[in-house]
Amino acid sequence: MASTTEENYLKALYNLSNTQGEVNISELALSLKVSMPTANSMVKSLQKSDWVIYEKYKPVTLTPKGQKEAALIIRKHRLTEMFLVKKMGFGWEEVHEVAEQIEHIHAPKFFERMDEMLGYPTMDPHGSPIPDNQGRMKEFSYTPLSTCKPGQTVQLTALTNSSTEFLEFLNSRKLALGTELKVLSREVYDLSLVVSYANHPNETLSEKVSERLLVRILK
Amino acid sequence: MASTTEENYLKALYNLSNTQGEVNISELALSLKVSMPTANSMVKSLQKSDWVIYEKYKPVTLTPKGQKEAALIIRKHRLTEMFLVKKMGFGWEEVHEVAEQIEHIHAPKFFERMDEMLGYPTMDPHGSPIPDNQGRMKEFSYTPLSTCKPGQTVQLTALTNSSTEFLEFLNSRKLALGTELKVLSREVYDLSLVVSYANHPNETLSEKVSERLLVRILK
DNA sequence: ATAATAAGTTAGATCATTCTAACAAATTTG
DNA sequence: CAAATTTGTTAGAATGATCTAACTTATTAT
Repeated sequence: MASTTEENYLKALYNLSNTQGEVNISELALSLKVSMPTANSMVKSLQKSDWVIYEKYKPVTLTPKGQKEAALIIRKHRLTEMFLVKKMGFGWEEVHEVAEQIEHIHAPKFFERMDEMLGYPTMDPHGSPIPDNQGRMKEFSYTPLSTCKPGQTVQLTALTNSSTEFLEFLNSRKLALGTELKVLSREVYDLSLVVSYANHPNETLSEKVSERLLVRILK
Repeated sequence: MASTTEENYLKALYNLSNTQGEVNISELALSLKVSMPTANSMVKSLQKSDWVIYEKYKPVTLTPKGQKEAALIIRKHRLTEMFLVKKMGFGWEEVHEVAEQIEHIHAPKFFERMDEMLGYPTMDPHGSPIPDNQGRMKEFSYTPLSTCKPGQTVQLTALTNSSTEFLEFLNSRKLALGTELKVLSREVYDLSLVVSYANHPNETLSEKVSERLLVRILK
């Protein structure tokens, strides 16, 4: 069984390889806030337990066993976030830290009950997919709002970043998952977008924001 | 901040000193399933952080700081057990292992929400008191059923032991907290008690069982 | 293509938590 | 009370996870 530390390495490797493709020691070290020698030695030890494939000076790859383990930890994280929001009244900006701890709890029934109580959700509160209990994750291909064209109507479905600050920014603009937006115009100078939705007939979103908002195009 | 390991030592010290009075290194080691040298060195280090008072060859005592910390961990444990039983459909015999892990989560709001959702309970599912958020625990003085006399009517209110096996035994006899029992007779030979309750007009409870059942005397 | 920079590795140390072996103190018992 | 037993301590080692310093390999840029 992986230790909590090992679980964090597996999760980081899983997330980084889904966004960056290959994972270098330096990226891993940066993401886990440890030094490169620490990441290096941990990767060697993960290799001994068949969680990763690794050769000196080469990028790190998760084995199928490592991928499944990582996905199941992410499953626990996302189920927990959903439970905190839907069943315990937390805001979507408050759940990450708690879920980060609860994801390491070893108690299958605890997470099965959460899943059941939530009606087997496929998304977490930030629109990220919840892997199934075999560690399989549906890949959705959402469009970043930043690539949408004026005139399009879209629905906010997920985020590429779920930092507290970003979520609080979205709260302040009353932007929640499910919100329907109409793209009014794009400013050529800074690529900011002007959108309208609900009681916000004219809201400007910077490029930084609009590329972190993933949408489904309605028309 | 205490590590998970340290928290477990504090909890063990708290529980042992409430049942045995003074706590020896050997009792502590036994209770935590570690060797005596391990317990010894940990106690020395707990002393450095002002969690305990300790002198060579003397019993260990929690400082007020240590007592409060321990009580707050026990609070998290018992709130969790109650939450699992009342809000997530667990049986009282299944909650200990999970709570043992969740008690180490650092997330005040998580436990505050549990407390609120449960209506600020003062007892866990086994009748043990839940310390308040300042670490104060109400001491109840319940009577062991084993000391009751034939003719008395009592209500089962708590247990001195909450092992899975004992809880499953109670389940099998449909003995739950709140059950009203009438003591019919005591067998002088083995000190077993014959009791009646609900649909059980004639149930024999061994001394081992009856001394673990804490009751409130009704008449 | 060589020099500069970035990335990765090795060596060696530290800290927390644990162990066993050996010894010492305290307690119990004949 | 002295011997036997139990309890507690010290010493020394192991493991996991981390670090810094020094060195090596790989990549980038002039």
